[in-house]
Amino acid sequence: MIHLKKETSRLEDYLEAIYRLSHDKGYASTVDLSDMLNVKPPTVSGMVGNLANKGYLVHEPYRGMKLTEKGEKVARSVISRHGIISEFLSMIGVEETTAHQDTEGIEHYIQPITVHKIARLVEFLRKNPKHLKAIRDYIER
Amino acid sequence: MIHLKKETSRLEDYLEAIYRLSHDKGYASTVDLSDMLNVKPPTVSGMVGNLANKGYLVHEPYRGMKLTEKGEKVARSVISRHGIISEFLSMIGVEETTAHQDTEGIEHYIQPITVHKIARLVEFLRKNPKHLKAIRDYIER
DNA sequence: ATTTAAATTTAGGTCACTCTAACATGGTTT
DNA sequence: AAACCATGTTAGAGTGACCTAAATTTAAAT
Repeated sequence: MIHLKKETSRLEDYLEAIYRLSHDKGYASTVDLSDMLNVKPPTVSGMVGNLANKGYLVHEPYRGMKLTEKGEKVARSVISRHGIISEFLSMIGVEETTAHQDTEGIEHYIQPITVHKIARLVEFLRKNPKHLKAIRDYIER
Repeated sequence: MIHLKKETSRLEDYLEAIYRLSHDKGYASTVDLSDMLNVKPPTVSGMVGNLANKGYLVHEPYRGMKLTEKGEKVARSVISRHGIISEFLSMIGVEETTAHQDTEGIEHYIQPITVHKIARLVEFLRKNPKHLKAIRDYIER
């Protein structure tokens, strides 16, 4: 039985961070990642090596790293999930920083089909502000 | 700085399973837990010892185990979260087994305040079937 | 061109959770 | 009562993700 290697949630976190940093400031340094993910630099070195082995990025030690197509694809998927969940939580009135933490926590554990349903829900509520208002009023009452 | 020991998500899983088994069939055996949590019996032994050390249950080797007040409290909280998330996913049309898996995945990573908002949302939709129907129609369209 | 400082990697260790193999216990059967 | 078998535990090892301390490499400053 074929078994596709699934990236762990932690590796997804690294890919997401690398993607964001690369797009925001052109590159991702070890220290940047260390700060963003709240781990020490040696941990980043290790994980980056790991991701490189698995083909998610190329890494020239002391020089820099770059996501491969494969890595970018995973990162984009994680970021998309992130945005959807985050917007949903915001809609139901979860405060910014809480929403942020919870999104980080759960974004790796929801299957695509579920994300899709939540995306549709969010879409519906965006298009139907009256429904959204009714919901929000009830929640906050 | 005081730092309250937080149980890991895995320990929460064990507490939840023990609680359910105890209530469903009067007791929780090592093998029951092993089956329910998809781990081998020795792993259960270890974790149960761990939970006992931390005061979540009392364990008489070869005889049985029983949650303490502390353990019951955590278990009830996890189970409550579980029910809320599960009902929410079901409402937005996530199919049974998917919902089940996703719930297990995320239930440990959502803060109480967020759970509360979702609970209110679920409550609202239960009380307002027309809203629920509008949402479901849109999602499934 | 050296020295210094910052960034990065290597080396070695810890912790939580898992496994297999081997052993212990206690209820059931003859 | 002895042997048997299911259940449970101990021993020992492995993995992923983390850490600190000690190199190493690169870039900057004198």
